[in-house]
Amino acid sequence: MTKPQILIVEDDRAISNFIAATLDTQNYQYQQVKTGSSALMSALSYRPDIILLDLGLPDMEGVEIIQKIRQWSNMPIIVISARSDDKDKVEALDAGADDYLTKPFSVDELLARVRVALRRVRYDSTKLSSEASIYENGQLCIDYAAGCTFLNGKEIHLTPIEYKLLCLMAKNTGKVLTHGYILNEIWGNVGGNDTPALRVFMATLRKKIETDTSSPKYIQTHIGVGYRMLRVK
Amino acid sequence: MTKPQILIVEDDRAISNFIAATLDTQNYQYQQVKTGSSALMSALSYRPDIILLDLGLPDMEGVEIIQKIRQWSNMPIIVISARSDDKDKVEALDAGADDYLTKPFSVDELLARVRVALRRVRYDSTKLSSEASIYENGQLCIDYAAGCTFLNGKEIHLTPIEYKLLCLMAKNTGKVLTHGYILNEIWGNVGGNDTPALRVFMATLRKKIETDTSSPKYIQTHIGVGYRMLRVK
DNA sequence: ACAGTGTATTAAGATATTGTTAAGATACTT
DNA sequence: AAGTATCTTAACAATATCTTAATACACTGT
Repeated sequence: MTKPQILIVEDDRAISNFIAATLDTQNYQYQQVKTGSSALMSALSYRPDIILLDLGLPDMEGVEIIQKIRQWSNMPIIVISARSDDKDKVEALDAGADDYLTKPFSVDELLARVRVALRRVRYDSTKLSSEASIYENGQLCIDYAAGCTFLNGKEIHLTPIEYKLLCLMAKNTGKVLTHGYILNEIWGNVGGNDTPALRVFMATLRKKIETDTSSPKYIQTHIGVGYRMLRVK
Repeated sequence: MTKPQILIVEDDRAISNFIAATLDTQNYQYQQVKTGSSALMSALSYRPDIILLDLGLPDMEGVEIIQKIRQWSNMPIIVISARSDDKDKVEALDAGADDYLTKPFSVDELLARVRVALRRVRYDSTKLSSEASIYENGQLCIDYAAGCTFLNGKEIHLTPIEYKLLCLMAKNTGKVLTHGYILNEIWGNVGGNDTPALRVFMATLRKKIETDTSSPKYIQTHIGVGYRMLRVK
């Protein structure tokens, strides 16, 4: 999976660098800008996954920046501001911000809230049926567009049927899929009731994605019924 | 557009009512619960748009609740907690919470953050409208579509026959079902009069869903006739 | 209190379902 | 055509579930 791209909008050089250093520790990539107008430019050209936005920039009102971006994008915007007044918070959030942190903020909290936003981006991207759709669940990751699967960031090789099976389960995360349904979806079988075959594929698939096949994290079996993909922490 | 549905999870009655009153001013609809287990139940059956979750409930760790819900749903969870420690925040956010407010909180900020979450739900709701058919009775909950059963919000494992039996009783809540009828429905038996077997299954089923098997809340015995599922609480 | 009826519980053996492995068949690539 | 990867099939092992039967319990009426 590609590294998260984050846009830091902050006119105070010290704070900006501090945030940058913090993101460095997580191996995130970022771009730093100091003004509202350059923030809008970068949001457009750099296409970050997240924007960390300081209010109180010299050239533009924070709310204005948020509104401008919201005209064409839903990317997460986390406001970082010295103003702790309710009115400011409400204004920013209602303008379209996703979160609001007041300075001084805790590094850990910032990172946690960044992760929340990233989670959302990842989740959203799976729903836009167009290209670049990615499924992420726990340590497991599927790039539908590229047809690749990753576990713990490392690519794992799946055979065509294994991949189809995994995608089918992934696209129905949380739901129990019956043997019959799965067989239909994968082999297009009409009468063919080849459940044993499904079992061996499930076994080989599990061997590739589960750390402990005897108590699977991802794909759970429902005896007498079928299988279910669970959402994993 | 339908009114937003919000689940308030808070054991302090005063605060719970305060939040409820706040939501009233916005014409939001809500449900109030006081425990972790009822929160899980309501999340399942009430299907709120948002959950407002107090940590520090009497019966369950807040993080545990978040994780359980996240196994099958991405609904926004806003944590409202008295703990302002970084560690608590990070833990909750990483477990899957979307936002974290510390008490005492400002009403305006709460509402603003609720609006943020609602915005997201509205945006998401393009695909997610898969209405599940769900049975709820007291602490018991059946998701027919998924084929899963929950007690106190926690999933419990039922064998195929146990599940069939429970569904049969549930779908006829309030009615007495004779042994013969049940045997027919489950085994399709015509002459087979294997009431002892039914008793065994009823015993194992009760052991799984009743807190006190010697005085069952859910499934009542009618001597000489059969069984009846009662509506609870 | 006693027998008698109906029910609950328990445990062990039988059966069914699922997981695993491996060898042969098929399809693909070079 | 050889070699690799993938699929299919079948046999077996490991579980989970069901059945059965024996025992314990609760209630009823005499």
